[in-house]
Amino acid sequence: MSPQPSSKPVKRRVIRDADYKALAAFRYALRQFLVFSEAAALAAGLTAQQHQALLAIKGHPSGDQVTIGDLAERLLIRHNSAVELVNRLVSAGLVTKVEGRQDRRQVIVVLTGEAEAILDTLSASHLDELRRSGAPMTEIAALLAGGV
Amino acid sequence: MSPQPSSKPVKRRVIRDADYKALAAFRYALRQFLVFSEAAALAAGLTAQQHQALLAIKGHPSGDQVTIGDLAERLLIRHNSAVELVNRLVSAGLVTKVEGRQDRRQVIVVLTGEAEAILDTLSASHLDELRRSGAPMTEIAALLAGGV
DNA sequence: GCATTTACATCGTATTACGATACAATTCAA
DNA sequence: TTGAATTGTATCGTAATACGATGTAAATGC
Repeated sequence: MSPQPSSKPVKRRVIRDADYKALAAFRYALRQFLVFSEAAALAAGLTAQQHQALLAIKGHPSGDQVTIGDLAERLLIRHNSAVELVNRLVSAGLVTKVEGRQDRRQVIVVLTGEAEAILDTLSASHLDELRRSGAPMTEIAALLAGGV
Repeated sequence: MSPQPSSKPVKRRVIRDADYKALAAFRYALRQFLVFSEAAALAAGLTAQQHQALLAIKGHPSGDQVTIGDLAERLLIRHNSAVELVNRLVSAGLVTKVEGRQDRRQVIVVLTGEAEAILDTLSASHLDELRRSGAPMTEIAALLAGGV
């Protein structure tokens, strides 16, 4: 009679109106952040993808020596997309390609001074933005993840 | 002489390696969520945008009566993009357009039964996903927003 | 009632990630 | 060591889609 038998991990859960609203609000917060980020990047003369590529390189867990493959993995795009993205970055003077030392097939992507400078500025504004209005996103996500 | 004079809200903050890593990790978590979401949508026969449009309609703050303009606002896209998106949804049998009652210029976007069903399934899997692996994103965002 | 504004529609364009394919360097095995 | 398999990057045509510019109809304001 109970509407929710607890025999095994219930896959089918009831989605209530509040759930839809929370999910929608979360998406809205996400989009707001992404729009802010894209606008900041464009104002700095970069596309959103270019900015994120620079950040992925600079902030790569393995410290340095980021290859095209590493970048693709970190941005969750295909290898060939990363190649194209990096080529655009090279054209923009934001990175240089360096032949790998141990493995000559690899291409290490290195930030130029200009890229470092721009990324520094963008990172500052992003930290500000997250401090200023990152709360809603975080809260909603936490709420959703918490499972109320 | 102090490197950080505190005369007024300091715009220029020092970005450390840990900051870049945290920002990059946050982006990575975001992208992971978006990739999960897109895959789930595609598996359900929708594009990511279509899914998010349905959610934006269903979870709109104003309850019901969501117009094309409302949708654009909520998805942070232009009106004309919303028109095109809705047309694609109509073609897919996921929504119907209804002429506004008070204002005959307006077009109310209404979910079909099929859309409701798909959205229900997708919302369940998204809630699961957020519960399962929403933590990293939330934690990093909170950390960044917290200002360490 | 007419100008202005608002809401939606249409169309051509540009960006970009992708699949398919290719090629060079490395690794592995016999 | 040679050749097959694998790995890392590159190239190219394609498709999807958001956008700006522009247009049209309904509503609003004076």
